[in-house]
Order: sequence, then C-alpha cells, then structure tokens
Amino acid sequence: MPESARPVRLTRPFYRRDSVAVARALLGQRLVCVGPEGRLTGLIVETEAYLGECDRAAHSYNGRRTARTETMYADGGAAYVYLNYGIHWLLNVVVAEIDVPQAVLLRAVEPEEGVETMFARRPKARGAWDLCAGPGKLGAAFGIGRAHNGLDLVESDELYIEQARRQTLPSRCIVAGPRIGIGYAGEWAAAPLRFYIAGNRSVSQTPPSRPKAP
DNA sequence: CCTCTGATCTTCT
DNA sequence: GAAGATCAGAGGG
Repeated sequence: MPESARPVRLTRPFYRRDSVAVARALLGQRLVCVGPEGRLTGLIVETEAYLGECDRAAHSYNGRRTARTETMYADGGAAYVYLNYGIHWLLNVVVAEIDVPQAVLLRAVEPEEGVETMFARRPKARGAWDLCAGPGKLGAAFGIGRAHNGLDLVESDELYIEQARRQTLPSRCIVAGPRIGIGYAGEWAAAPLRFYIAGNRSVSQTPPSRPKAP
C-alpha cells in the first residue's frame, strides 16, 4: 500500500494559529474518537471561534484562569472539554501558543463511521444527520467526557483530527454568523465567529425542511 | 410552526 | 443565589 494513502493527522502548526483561522480550516476535516465501542468518525461541519482574554463570551475572558479553564491555556492542539448547563459535555480545540487561551468549539459533525454506536447513545436522533447536529449532541454521540479534557490531539490515539482535505474550504462554501447562546456578551454577541458549511444538513439549528409535494 | 421550561453542575457574586 | 458556549418535551397557534 502506498504511504500516501495513509490518513494524515493535523499537526501542531495547524493548531498554533488564531482561533478564527483554525475554526475555518477545521471545516471538512475528520474528527476521530477511538473508545471501547470502536472507532467513531465524522466530518466537522460547524465551529465557533473564541478569541480569549478580550472576548467576553470566552471562559478565559479577562484572563480568568481556574481549574475549569486551565486547559484553555495549554498549547495548541489540546482538547478542552467542559460540562455545560450541568448536562452536556462540549468539545473544544485549544489553539494558538501556550498561555494564549483561545479555543474553537466543535458544534456539529456529519457522522461517518460508528453510526450504529451513535444511535445507541442518542436514540432520539431523527436520522443520521441529527446524531451530532449540535455541540451537546456531538459530545453525547462520541462519548466525550471529563476523561478527554486535556488530551493532546496531536499525540493521543484516543482523540484526534485527520486531514480530510488539504486546503481550507473556499469562502463561498463557508457561512459566517453570530455565535449561538452568548447574548450576554455585549458587543461580542454579534461578531461573526460561528462558521459552518453552507447547505450541510448536520449543521445545528437547521430543522429538516419538509419536502413540499407538488 | 413557535415559545416556554425543566434538568443539573460549575463558577462567580 | 444566579447564570450559563444545550437539548428535548409540552403546549399553543
């Protein structure tokens, strides 16, 4: 088998950029989680950039550094996992240099491998497209939890991101809009820091449009 | 189609 | 004590 056929994993320099660049470049790449149930994968279709200390919507706003936010200060490539609303585990990718607390929230994935396992974990899903169509859903379907916090996506064999395309998607395929659920963030609430693949069904908050009979 | 609400835990006031 | 990077179910139009 030719060496070039082997899937390539995203490397440190990929993550050591600002969160907007990484949030856009992650679209179309492949999230991989290897757990007790086997290998789960999906193409990333929706992300959100969190800019760090200056960003009122970020956990690291104003340099806040606690046991919970500590992972955000890690080197680019770390997984930042936290419990949201006491119920949902959300998966983020830490970006930029060490001690620069920027991150990208993975909001939605289009399932590829392990769909059966994902359905077992999320029986309420209305279809494969809906299994990971939202950050909480993604965490549940992939079995993300506290144990994944701090894992290095560049080195870990349990959680990482494979290169599924060489270049960032062309701008015409990427929609940018305000981030979800951060209305409290004042001036930052309207900033276009949410990115998703235009027309993709697994993007969150996109209810299935009923096909209209002629 | 839509809006409202409960669930449940961490953090900060 | 309150609010939060959410989801699913209930109820009304």
